[in-house]
Amino acid sequence: MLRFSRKADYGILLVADIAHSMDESPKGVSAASLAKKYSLSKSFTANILKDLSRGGILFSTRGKGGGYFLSKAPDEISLHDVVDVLDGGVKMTHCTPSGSFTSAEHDADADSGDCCEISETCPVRSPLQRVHRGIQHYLESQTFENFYDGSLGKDPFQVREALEIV
Amino acid sequence: MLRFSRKADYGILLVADIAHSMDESPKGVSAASLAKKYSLSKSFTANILKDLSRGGILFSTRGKGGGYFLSKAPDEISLHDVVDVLDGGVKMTHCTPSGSFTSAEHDADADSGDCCEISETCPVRSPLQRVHRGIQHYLESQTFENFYDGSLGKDPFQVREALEIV
DNA sequence: TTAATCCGCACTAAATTAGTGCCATATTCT
DNA sequence: AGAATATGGCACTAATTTAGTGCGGATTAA
Ligand code: SF4
Ligand code: SF4
Repeated sequence: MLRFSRKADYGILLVADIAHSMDESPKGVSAASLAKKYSLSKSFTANILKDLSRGGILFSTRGKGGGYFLSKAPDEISLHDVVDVLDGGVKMTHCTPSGSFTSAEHDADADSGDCCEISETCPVRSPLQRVHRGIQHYLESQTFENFYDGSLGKDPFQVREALEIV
Repeated sequence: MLRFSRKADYGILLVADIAHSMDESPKGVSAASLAKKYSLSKSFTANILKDLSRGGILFSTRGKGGGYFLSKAPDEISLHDVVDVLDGGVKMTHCTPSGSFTSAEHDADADSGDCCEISETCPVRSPLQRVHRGIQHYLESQTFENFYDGSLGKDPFQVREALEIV
């Protein structure tokens, strides 16, 4: 099934929330408060935030009153960045060379790129690379500017109806 | 890591090959010949083809001289169709309702759609649904018309250079 | 009848994802 | 100084998914 991992999914949620919070007040957001707000396990939440921090998407301050902040403007952070850090990047085919810079950790398969033995003669390799780039660019185009749906939490039915989610 | 499974990846290759073969002669293509042509395991290849057949993308004839055919014109079959059958579809988030029709088999989680407890109040749900639809539509737009790179196998270097794959 | 070919299912192994926990370190407040 | 609040790093286990194999049965053409 083609999907974001939960880590990436929640990571997007957390980044979006922090972006939204910083919009209202320039205070850091703690892992504990986010976990509580979204009913997530504290350790899982903390892990995701730590990864995002190591990946350069967030930065943090410790101690009382500390927490996480965006390290760039919301429109400078894309879904691709988050997926890259939390999910090991986008590599639609198995012969896709390690793109962009794909933060360490997941780079165990950095063996020159092609893991598929038939890549030299594969007749769909280049069409699929085009598809790979299409998806990658699409995710890069989706930034955290206006990614937080502030209208939710007010009147779920009305909102969902307006968005045609039914 | 966001990627096609090997099954989907090879499935795309196989469908593309069959589309290309039917273009040249209207004969069926056997699992054995495809496995040999691409140095794949016969049983794995056969399994993928069987799934594609059950999923309505291919149809088959048995017995000597039999094999697989496309069941629609190449431009009527999209990558999304293949991914749907072989990979259980595209559901970028965990709260994505079962889209299109997502062929049985993988439909174990058909419990009304949302598997994420916070979906009612999630502020990124609808933006992410939009992303989901973006990717889904993109894959639907990629059909098997001209998806077979016939120029490969002739002069790998020249071809790859032309396609800017380096 | 024999050989080619798909069909359906059941099974195992490997890899990835998901999730937890502990202790160290930094910062702030009293 | 000491307590309370936070993140940082690491190591670990469990659950799920992907990957891949195998066999006996049905169908068809020569
Ligand atoms: S070479 Fe062809 S089959 Fe192998 S991974 Fe690349 S695209 Fe897929
Ligand atoms: S509700 Fe929000 S967090 Fe949960 S799966 Fe949907 S988008 Fe992701």
